[in-house]
Amino acid sequence: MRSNDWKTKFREVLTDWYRRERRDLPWRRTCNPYWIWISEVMLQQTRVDTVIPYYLRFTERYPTMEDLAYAPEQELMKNWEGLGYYSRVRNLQAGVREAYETYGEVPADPERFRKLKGVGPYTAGAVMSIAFGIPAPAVDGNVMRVLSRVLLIEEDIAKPKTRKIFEAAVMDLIDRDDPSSFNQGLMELGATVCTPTRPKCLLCPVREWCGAYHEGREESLPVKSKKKKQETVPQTVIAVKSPDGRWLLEQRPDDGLLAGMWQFPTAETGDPAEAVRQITERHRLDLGPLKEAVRFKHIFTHRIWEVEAFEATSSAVGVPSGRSGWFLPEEINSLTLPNPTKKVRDAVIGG
DNA sequence: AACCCGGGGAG
DNA sequence: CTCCCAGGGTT
Repeated sequence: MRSNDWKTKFREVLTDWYRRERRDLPWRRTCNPYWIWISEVMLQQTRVDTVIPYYLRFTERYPTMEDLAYAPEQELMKNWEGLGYYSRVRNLQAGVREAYETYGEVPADPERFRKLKGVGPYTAGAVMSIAFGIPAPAVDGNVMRVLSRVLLIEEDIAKPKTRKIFEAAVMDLIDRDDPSSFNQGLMELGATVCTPTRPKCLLCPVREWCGAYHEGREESLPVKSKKKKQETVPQTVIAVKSPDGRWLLEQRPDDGLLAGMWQFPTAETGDPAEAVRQITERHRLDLGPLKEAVRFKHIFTHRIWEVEAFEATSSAVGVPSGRSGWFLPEEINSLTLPNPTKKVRDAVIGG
């Protein structure tokens, strides 16, 4: 069980385990604070295997803060395309530019770094501890799961204020000689051993000090309330082709869901006839008969799109505006497209 | 505090 | 299907 100085042993065993067993990941081969910052933003709500190719491309394309700070928005979005949460990359660029212009580098100061755009409590703690060895808490979902089990913390981890409890716990436990290995050790443990379901307790280096393991409660922690389920929204897409082989695309509003990204004409209705009315009105078209192209569901965090896509030819080609235009297939690929639009594109044009 | 914002993998 | 994931911004 827990001896009086169990915390000392806990941090020793955890950091030793991490230094020995850690996965070899691209962002663990650098001590460049800016590159580590990029990796932490990409890893927000996104899996390691997904991030790796994006991280490699991004650090090659934007090797210095200056390169990213003044990169063209459209090109930046293109390099983020498919990663999701597109405000992350806009905020990252704003934060990097601010840091570059104010400090000329990533500030090695948690309070200054935390003030930058897109840097929240987690990212601040992660970058400061990993890049500079500053003892700061980096509490993500993994850390809350691991510590809720080790310390038998029963607060609802879905509630915002619960994070502070875990930050205090981390500051009580953290290895001040190696905050980087301590924080990453907690996260690595959560990712590979102390998993949400069926944790591998027999492989766990710290099970000796784990309250949940001793009480056989590892499967019932952490406590997490359910969020309400998403609403379903019908989307009727009409991929409109002109007689000379161009396709009509429209740009989404600059705010909100999939801000600024391009799509085939879309109406929020499950009724094709209503969609035709809205889209012909919006783009001044004269549509031929609809041909069913593809039907699928697209899941967002708080919404589900039920997409039904058709293909049609228009004899009238309307007036292109700043937010819509007629594009050849190869031109479409240079626009920033959300995944649902890519699916429709592949169905009507071919991947 | 509640809500918004993507996408992919596991079971 | 459901749940989860190296979260932050806005209101």
